[in-house]
Order: sequence, then structure tokens, then C-alpha cells
Amino acid sequence: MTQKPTTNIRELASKLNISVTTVSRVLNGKARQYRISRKTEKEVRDAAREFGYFPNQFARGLKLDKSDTLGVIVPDISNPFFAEIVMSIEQESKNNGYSVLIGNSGEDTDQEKTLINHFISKKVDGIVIAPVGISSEHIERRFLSGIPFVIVDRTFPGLNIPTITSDNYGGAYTATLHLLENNHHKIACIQGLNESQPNIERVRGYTDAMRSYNIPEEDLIITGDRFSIESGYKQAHQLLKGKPRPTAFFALNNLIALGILRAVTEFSLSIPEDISLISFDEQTYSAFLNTPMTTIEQNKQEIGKIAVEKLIMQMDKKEMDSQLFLHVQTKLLKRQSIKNLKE
Amino acid sequence: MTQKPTTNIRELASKLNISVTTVSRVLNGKARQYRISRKTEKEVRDAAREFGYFPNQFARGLKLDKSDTLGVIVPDISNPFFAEIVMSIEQESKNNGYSVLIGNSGEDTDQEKTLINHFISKKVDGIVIAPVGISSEHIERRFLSGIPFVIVDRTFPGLNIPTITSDNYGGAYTATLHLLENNHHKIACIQGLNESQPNIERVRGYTDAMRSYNIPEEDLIITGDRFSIESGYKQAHQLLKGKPRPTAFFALNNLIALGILRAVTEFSLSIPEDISLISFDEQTYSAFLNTPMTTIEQNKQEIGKIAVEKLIMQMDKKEMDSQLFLHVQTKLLKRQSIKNLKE
DNA sequence: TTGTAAGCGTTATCAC
DNA sequence: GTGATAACGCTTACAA
Repeated sequence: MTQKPTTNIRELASKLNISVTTVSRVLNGKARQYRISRKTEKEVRDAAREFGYFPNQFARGLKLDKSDTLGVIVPDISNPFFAEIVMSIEQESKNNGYSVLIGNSGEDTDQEKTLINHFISKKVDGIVIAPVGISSEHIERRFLSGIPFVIVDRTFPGLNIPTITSDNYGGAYTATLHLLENNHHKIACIQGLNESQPNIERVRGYTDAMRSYNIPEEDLIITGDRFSIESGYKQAHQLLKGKPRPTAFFALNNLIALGILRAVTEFSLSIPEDISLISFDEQTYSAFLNTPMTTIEQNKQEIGKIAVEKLIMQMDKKEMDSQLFLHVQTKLLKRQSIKNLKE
Repeated sequence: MTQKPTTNIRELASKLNISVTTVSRVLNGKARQYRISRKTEKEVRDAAREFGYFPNQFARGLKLDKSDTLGVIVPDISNPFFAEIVMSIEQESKNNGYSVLIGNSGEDTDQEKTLINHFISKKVDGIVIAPVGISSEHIERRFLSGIPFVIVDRTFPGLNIPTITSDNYGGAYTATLHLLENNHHKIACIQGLNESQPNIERVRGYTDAMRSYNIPEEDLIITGDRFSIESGYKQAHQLLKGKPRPTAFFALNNLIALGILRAVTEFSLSIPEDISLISFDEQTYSAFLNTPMTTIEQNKQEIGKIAVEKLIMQMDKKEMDSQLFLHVQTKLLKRQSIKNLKE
């Protein structure tokens, strides 16, 4: 039950003894265009304020076929990486006069589908989605049928939908290089959701860096099942049991890093003395771990902001922007979780 | 621009050579009530599916004066505490057929006001809000004017709006007692947003526990300015400079704890050897700090869930529930950040 | 410079 | 069992 409509445009008009047309025009900023007298304009504005009138969004939407609302779907809001992106999206949307509907897919493609349908039936004007990343047909179909979309974080190769991601390849390359420069050779790359594009790109960056040092890396790329603490823990645990141990871990996201930390602690090893660690994605707590962690920072603020900009462009121009795929730069934050083996 | 209305109810009806009334009835599950024939019912359902028809939510909203949408407002989505509450709210809303609009007030009461107005004009059926916590008139006014509200986390004393919070008093009492039992006497209580109710309640719990041990606590209650890392850092830094130092810190939320950690590291002190620490609010990373942190866990999942339940009750019954204020139990998670001084 | 009225797509009321 | 139609509140051609 919503607030009882204190006032509608008709009442307001009759109170002022003018037509609803005039009221509507003034309130939509078209007073000038229709050469409405200053006096009338002022009267309308004053009355609207006085009676706390604001147009009914259902009626408006029905007529104009738009809701001034965007939908956002992420796989896991409780992951601060996505939470920050959502925050940035909300902020930028607000600045542009849009509200945002939120949806959490829980890393589940079916739920993601349901959410998309739901949002469309709710008449969102466009959708920013960080997909689960396994399949994209459902997204593509909707996009082709005319729903504006922007994809964030988890791309799909060959999908012609505007996409904003971190420079995953570059970030991973930098991370691995940093380890190599500290004379690590046995660097284990702990994956999250193997099939997802950020994961693939990060592995590619890792691999290329390793090859540039002529180091074979095949056995060091460790399969994960998803971007979660549990997955990271399981893989790290497995590796730490084996001999010889890797000298360093490259965690492919923040949750994987947390899982590794757990395994390392369990084996009573310490960082960086016994094992070095670098993680993709900086978090608020990264610096405050007892051994502050070296990370690859992603600019979540920027990712969210650009996503909304691109989406609005798409909605307005109803045509696509030239720059379809955008990479946001990452940054290496050196802290104390990496030991130089030659020292 | 939303999807072109592939089909509307009129088209669907004419395709089937029946009236819109019948179609509407079937699709709203009123086939039985109006004794519509099995055959017709099936035809309608099949056709709806075939043409991908779903009712226009603007028209529906206009007619029924409801949106099946809830609004959620939090002070800081990037704080995982709120992110998890939002996640839970989204989940529970979805389960009950509601969408959720999200708003981030950025710990700013003006923004909070704007968001509330915005949501109301968007015709949300109700609002769950974790207010900034400084003032509540704007909320109360809207509530009294008929908008269903549920407040979460940051209460206001004497405000008769359904509220769900953690048992802040009890949690803080337990935390402090735990420190006392480990023979700490100089326990600094590092506040966040002093004026906010959770802060006040936690201080009350702290104070009562201290008094039960006959320990004067006045100078040990440290003023903060907000629930942020910076605030925690600043206060801890100040304390560590002074002599004699407290032997333990009680951080009034997760961000404050992070700030304390930063200060402690800066002074090259270690936990728990040099200083003990307990934090209100458990986080995913709490256990993975090199010194796993002892915390008071809050049941965010439950808080969000109950909030939505209460809100829906309020919307449905249009009357208030007997149980206006609800406390969700907290739990002490003992880890290694506290040293027993007698050992 | 202002007004009249049609129409957006749905549901509820009344009629048969 | 089913149907015609008014009404929800707004914007916008078209008129004046």
C-alpha cells in the first residue's frame, strides 16, 4: 500500500483554475517552450510545493514507457568487490536521475535469468550486470530484443555487448612479474571460477609472465571451482601438503586469498617467511592483516561509474557507442607479503 | 526505453476471441473464483506463454496502487555489515514476490531524506532503513503519513516504528566480561558514531560490565566521530601514544577494529602479546588475520530476514504488530586476539 | 498563451 | 461462465 495520493495533477489544476496541460508543462520544465507566463509558472510551482504534489510514476511510466530505473545484478553482494561496484553504480545513477533495482544472483545462472526477466517486467530502462559468467545466451537474447545492457567484470568473448572490466591480463602479468623479480619460480596460480573470463585472462597474464622468464607453469595452475574462500582453502591446502611446496601463491581474487590465508595458518606457516602471497583485488582489510598483503588494486568506483555512463548513452542514443570494450587500469600495491628469495 | 510491448492483454484476448476480463482473471489466479472453464483457462495460459506476455507493471500499479517493490536504505553499502543485510533483504523480498530498490545515504541525513522522498515518489510499498542515526523526524513524519517502515540497526529511543537490531547491550556486555575474565582492567572502549543508538547501547553494556567488576571506566570510553577506519585509527593512535597504555581495546564495530589494527601495526606492537583486541561484528576476514580476531558476531542474515517479514506484515495488515522492537542475539567468537594477563 | 480530450494497459464493477 | 466498460493519473496532439 503506497501513500494515499494527496493530490493529483487534476486537483492541482482545478485549485489554480487552469488546465492540467499547463500544470504538466510547467512541472516538466516546458514552460518556456510553450511560452507560459511567468506568473502562471510561479503559481504552479508554488502550489505544487505547497500541496506536496509529485507526479504519479505509474501514470507517467504508462504514458512514456520508461521508469527512470536501472537494474543491477551481481553474483554476490556480500563480496565487498561487488558491494563497492554497486555503491558506485547507485551513486552515478542517482546523479543522473535514475533509481536502481538490485538483484543478487548468488552465482547461479538460473537465478540470474529470473532476475533479468523480473527486471524487464518491472520495466527497467536498462541493466548493468556482473554475470555469473558461465553462459550468456539469455543476456544476448534480451539485448538483441532491445533491452540496453552493460556487462561488468565477467565478460564473454565474442559477445557484442558493451563491457567494462579491469585490465585482468595486465594486472595478472604485473603481479606475476613482481613475484618473478623477487626471484620466485615456483609460483602457484590459484584459480576461482575457471571458465569465467576474468579468471581466464588472469591466467593468461600469469602464463605470459612465466614464459617471459622461461619457466614452465603447467602444473602450477591450480583448478578452482568458484570464487570463494572454500575453493581457495581447498586448493592451497592440497598444495601445502605436497612436496616440494611452491614458494609463492598468486590468488586470483580476494576470497581465494582469504582461503589461502586460512590454509597457511593451519599449516603454521607464516607469510612471507615460509610462503609469499599476492592477491588480485585490494580490500579495505588488505593493509591491516598482520602481514599487510601485496595486491592488485581494481578501480571499482571507476568501473561502476563508466558502466552507468555507457548504459545511459545506450538508452539515450538507442545506438551503440564505438568503444565497446573498456579496460580499467589496475595498480600494484606493494606491501609485505612477498619475500625476495635472493636476499 | 523499455522493451516494445510485444503483446498486451487486449491483443491476447482478441487472438483467443475472448474478453480481456477473462484473460485478466485467469492470469491473476481467479479462474476458480469466477468459475471459468478449464478449457478456457488452459488456452489463456498457453497463449500467454507462447506470446511471452506479461502484464504491464505501470498499468497494474496505476490501477492497484502498489508496486510490489520495497526500498532499502543503508548508510554505507561498502561496509560488509550492511552489504550482508542488503543481501538478506533482497533474498527474502524475492521469496515474497517483491523487488528492491537500493539507496546509499553515505552516512548523510540529507541524502537519506532525499532517498526516502524519491522512493515514495517511486511508489515503493514499504521501506527498510538503516538510518544514519542522528535524527528521525523525517522518517517519523513519513511513517505517520502511512508509509510502512522498518528500521534496522540504528534505532531511535522512543520512536514507535518497528525496529530490528542486534542485542547491542548484551553483546557488548559479553565482550567486556570476556576481557575482564582474562584479567584486563584497563579496557579502552573505542566508539564510532557516539550519538547513534547501537553505539550508546554498546557503551552501556561495556559500562555495566566494568561496574560489575568495580572498575572505574570514565576515562576509558573514547570518543569517535563515525563508524570508519579513520576514526578508529585516530583514537587508537592517540591512546597508544599515551602512558600507561590500556591493555585491551574494545572496538565498537568492524571498521573501528580495522583502524585500531592499523595503529597497532604502526607502533610495531603485536596482538595479543602487547595489546588485546575484541571487535563488535564478525567479518569474513576476522578469522584469517594473522592473529585471528575475537569478535561479537551479529546475525545479519536474520536481521534482514525479520525486517522484511515485519515490513510485509505491516503492509498487509495495515496495522502494527505487537512486537515492535526486536533484538537478534549475538555470539562471542573466541579466537586468539586476547591474552590472559594472569598466565 | 492555454485548454480539451484521447490513450497508455490493467483491473473491478456491474450486467447478462 | 463470460463480457463491456469505467477508472487509475499522466502526457501530448490538436484546437482555439
